[in-house]
Amino acid sequence: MLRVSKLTDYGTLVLTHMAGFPERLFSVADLAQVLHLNAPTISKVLKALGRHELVTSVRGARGGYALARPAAQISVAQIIDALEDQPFGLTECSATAGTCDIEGDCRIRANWQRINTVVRRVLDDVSLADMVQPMPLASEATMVRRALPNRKCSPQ
Amino acid sequence: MLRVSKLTDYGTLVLTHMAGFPERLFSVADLAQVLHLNAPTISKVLKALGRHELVTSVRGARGGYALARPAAQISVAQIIDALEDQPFGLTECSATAGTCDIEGDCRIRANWQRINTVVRRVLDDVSLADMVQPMPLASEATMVRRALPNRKCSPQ
DNA sequence: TTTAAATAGGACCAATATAGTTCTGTTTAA
DNA sequence: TTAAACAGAACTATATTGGTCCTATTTAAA
Repeated sequence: MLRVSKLTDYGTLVLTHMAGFPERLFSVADLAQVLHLNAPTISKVLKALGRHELVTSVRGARGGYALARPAAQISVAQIIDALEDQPFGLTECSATAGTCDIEGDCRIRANWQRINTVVRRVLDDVSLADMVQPMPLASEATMVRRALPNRKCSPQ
Repeated sequence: MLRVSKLTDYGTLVLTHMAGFPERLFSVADLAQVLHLNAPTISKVLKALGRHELVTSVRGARGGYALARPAAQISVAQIIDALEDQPFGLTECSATAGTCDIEGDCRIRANWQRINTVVRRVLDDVSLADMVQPMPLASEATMVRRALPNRKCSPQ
């Protein structure tokens, strides 16, 4: 359905909130209360983000989670990688090899892979810092300019 | 999981095959045999494509399907629109309004919508004609150039 | 006129994937 | 020593999707 999973959605929500207070350590209970989500779900998300080193954790009483690095260095693509369990790709065959018997002479597979690359690149270009505040129009314009060439832009 | 549904995948397969013989009328049975897919599934796909006017159909004996317009005028985004039943969007809240109670003061929703716009634009830019043959490197380069600015490209 | 080939639409079932929960274990501050 | 907190893994329920089937309609050909 061309959707990111709900866990990924929650992940961006949690991380953008944490990005607002980079120093603080957040417990699962804290975040659950503030974000109106169930603690077990948030816990699941943070564990996965921890495994992918997007957050650091402190165990034991008074423990919690914090961003592993500045928000500008965490991309939406990385969040997706951490929270989606299947590898990135718009079609199964373009994400993983050997899933289709006609793969040998399939001409569209390579094209899906190229589409993947471009979409991926878009997602790589959006950082958590971009997600925190309303994206300034300038940066949106940049994204659009990146995706759609301005005709005035020299073809080279 | 950020995947297009299998029906969409089949749809691109079917349409790219049909694009190779723009004049011919294809029956479901024909396509099923050539593409090694089950007829009922192909039928389902073609019916949906017909409803969205990507293919035309001729009923009755000797009937079948044909592309409704040249392959260059059919985009991957249109195929997705025809075959995915949920509206386009990477998150539920960014595709449809009113699905989340904190929508009012949610700051990331608007950003997801902007991401949607860019991804959508990428998919709009790929036509069935592009999918038919191996995308020439030139056009791939264009896609990448569109998504990622060449630094030599004047910022204006 | 009849028959068979073909699409149209919709309902239905089965399989899969996801969301969410729960349990057990480990760590650590108080 | 206790309680707060994370780690990991298993489990269940639900939702979505994939796939099939049935009935109706259309039309060429016999």
